[in-house]
Amino acid sequence: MFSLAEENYLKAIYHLEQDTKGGVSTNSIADKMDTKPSSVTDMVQKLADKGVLSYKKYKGTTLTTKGRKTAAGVIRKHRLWEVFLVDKLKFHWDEVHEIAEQLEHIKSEELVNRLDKYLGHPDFDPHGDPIPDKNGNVKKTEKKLLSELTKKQKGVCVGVKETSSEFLQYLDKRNITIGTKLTVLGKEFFDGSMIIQVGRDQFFISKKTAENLYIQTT
Amino acid sequence: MFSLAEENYLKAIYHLEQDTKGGVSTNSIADKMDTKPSSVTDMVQKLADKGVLSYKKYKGTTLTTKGRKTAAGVIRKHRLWEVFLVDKLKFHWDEVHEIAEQLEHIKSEELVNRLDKYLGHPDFDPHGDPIPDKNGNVKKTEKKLLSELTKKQKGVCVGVKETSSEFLQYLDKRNITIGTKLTVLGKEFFDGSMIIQVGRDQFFISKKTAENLYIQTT
DNA sequence: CTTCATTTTTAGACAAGGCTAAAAATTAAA
DNA sequence: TTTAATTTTTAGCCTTGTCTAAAAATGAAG
Ligand SMILES: [Mn+2]
Ligand SMILES: [Mn+2]
Ligand SMILES: [Mn+2]
Ligand SMILES: [Mn+2]
Repeated sequence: MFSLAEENYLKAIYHLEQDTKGGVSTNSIADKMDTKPSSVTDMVQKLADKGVLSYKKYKGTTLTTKGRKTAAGVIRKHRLWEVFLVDKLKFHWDEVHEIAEQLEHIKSEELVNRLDKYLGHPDFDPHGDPIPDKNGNVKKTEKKLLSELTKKQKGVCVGVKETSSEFLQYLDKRNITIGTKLTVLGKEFFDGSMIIQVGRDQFFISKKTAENLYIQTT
Repeated sequence: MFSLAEENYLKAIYHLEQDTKGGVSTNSIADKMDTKPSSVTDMVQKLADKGVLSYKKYKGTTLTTKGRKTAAGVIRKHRLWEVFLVDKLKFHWDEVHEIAEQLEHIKSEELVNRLDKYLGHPDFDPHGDPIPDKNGNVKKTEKKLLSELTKKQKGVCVGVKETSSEFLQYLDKRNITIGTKLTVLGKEFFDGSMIIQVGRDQFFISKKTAENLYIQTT
């Protein structure tokens, strides 16, 4: 039905739509996919013909219901495979993304269903991201960026925005992972840095770090 | 290193080399890959440039050590994934080949190693085919086609040559699977058909079937 | 040793996806 | 509102892997 390249475009546009009001711009897609705007224009026109997105020259693009569902299907597979890699094969959470980028394109409805069952129908992947259901629906949870919290607020880490190895390994060093409880002890107005408490430890967190940790306040 | 198409060519040539004396012909590759001879010539020339096979115009091709090792690596992945699908995801042995055709191209050394370990370092896939080790070595076992056996010989089914769904489902109906013990009760000279005993049942087996079952005589 | 069928290779074309350079629209600035 | 900067599209080219049609080599038969 859809080629590997097409699936990657749909996935990128799906993610971009999340934090964009209105259509997704050609350049933003090119940025995210690490490709050239001219290539994006070509592909977007092809995908419009296929009915998975709507496109008007010079205005952005928007996924159709069909497009959104297709993208969600790919993301579902990506996240299920990540769970498999971490839970079953004992990969570390910073090692699985690249492999899942490949596995997400394996075509077999039956495989996905069995994998889902085998993993115990997980709701979240190893980075705290929700796994879409068979119909492409994602139940979104209440979560804020750590940077949005104020002094004395408590919460539990439920996800990461950045998923680079460097960032995840940095979190490991600080013993922060999905499920970690923490408290904001102080916040520096000047540079957005914070002092947080994790278990018995307290330490300094840069603004950048705080902007990449999702917290559910408690 | 190698594209999906290249890997598939290497795999096909590897298999063809098994039952061919001398080089593998262009047409035989085209047949196996369901493609045109002209396409094969193109690809084979490219692969020769890459040093994975030797090729002289109008003579067949032969894999180099490097080519054989690469092919074995792909086959190793194919068979490990088949074991995963059957042992862990409870697929039936006639359902896994197509999916493994996709999974065999996933590129990650680490993934293969962990999968191998997770599966308990299996020696054979669900169809009785040996799984090459990390270095591409296959330890070959003594096995004959059922059609080579003569009256009164006993043996155990250790593999299938054909792996089509139809054939495997036919075997299921007869309660024949890897590990099944059987005895040749009679063999018809005229058409190569046989009467065999499996457990308490005895039944008729066509020549075609007998030529697609591997037996280890006991 | 010719001749003819078969096998294999070459030549030329095409679709998918990508890129560069240049043109056209849009948006921001003056 | 005219100009300038930015964004987006178009035009043309490239690579991979495929195909068809035609040419060339090989091998079998007479
Ligand atoms: Mn990921
Ligand atoms: Mn993830
Ligand atoms: Mn198989
Ligand atoms: Mn197999």
